[in-house]
Amino acid sequence: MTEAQDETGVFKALADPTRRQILEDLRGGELAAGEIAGKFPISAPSISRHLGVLKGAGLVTERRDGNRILYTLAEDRLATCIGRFLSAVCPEQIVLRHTKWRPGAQREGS
Amino acid sequence: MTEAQDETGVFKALADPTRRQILEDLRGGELAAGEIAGKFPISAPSISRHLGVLKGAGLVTERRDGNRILYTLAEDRLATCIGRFLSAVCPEQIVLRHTKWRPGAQREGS
DNA sequence: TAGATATTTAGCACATTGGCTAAATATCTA
DNA sequence: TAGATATTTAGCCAATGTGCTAAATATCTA
Repeated sequence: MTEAQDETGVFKALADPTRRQILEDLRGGELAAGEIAGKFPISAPSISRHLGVLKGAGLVTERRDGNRILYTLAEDRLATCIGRFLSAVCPEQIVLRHTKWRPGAQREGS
Repeated sequence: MTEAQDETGVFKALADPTRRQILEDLRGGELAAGEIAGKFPISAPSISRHLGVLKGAGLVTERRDGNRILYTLAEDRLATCIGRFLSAVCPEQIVLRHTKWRPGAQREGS
């Protein structure tokens, strides 16, 4: 998949207000699908599909915990993708990233 | 219109790769509709509609110059909107804005 | 004014999106 | 194993998005 299509997946995911709100809700840490669904007036299957779109765009990751499936925000992915676009269009605007240091973390290649 | 809907208009506009490319093309300064259309393999009416979407989202402005209609990128609008969302979701990522000083420019209120 | 050029508007076709309900799948618990 | 709980998958439907061509509008030029 080309980088442009990749970016399109992210921006399409961000085009829906429910999905943007899910990302904001995940800011506080991982949440189960049901916990997320409980915050919205739409059905659980619809939320499940929104989560699938976010996962497909790489904006969240999931892990199973017994009964439940927990979703986590992929901050790096979001900031990298938006930052790349913003610097391509508005070089005057710079996304400054306060990345946390993690032991053993490698710097990304190009 | 609420702020959320306002933001939705911007992200919906950014969801299409042709529209994102138009914004990048406008980075160098204003362009006529026909000049923009000449860069893409799709018809002039289709480009015209894309320009209408971008204008509706506030991401470009237009002015008539004789025969032609010239479009200009609204950098502030783009950076402000994306920056607001990014800081709502990833507070660790900050959009730094090198705004140009303009005589008589007022700082925005809240 | 007539015609050429630039652009938008109107209307059609087709694919995608986003909601729903019902059913399937996975896991836990008695 | 049977049933309860959590979640996803499948399939339907109405609305939206995006391409096209034809026609309308605006401006320039002869």
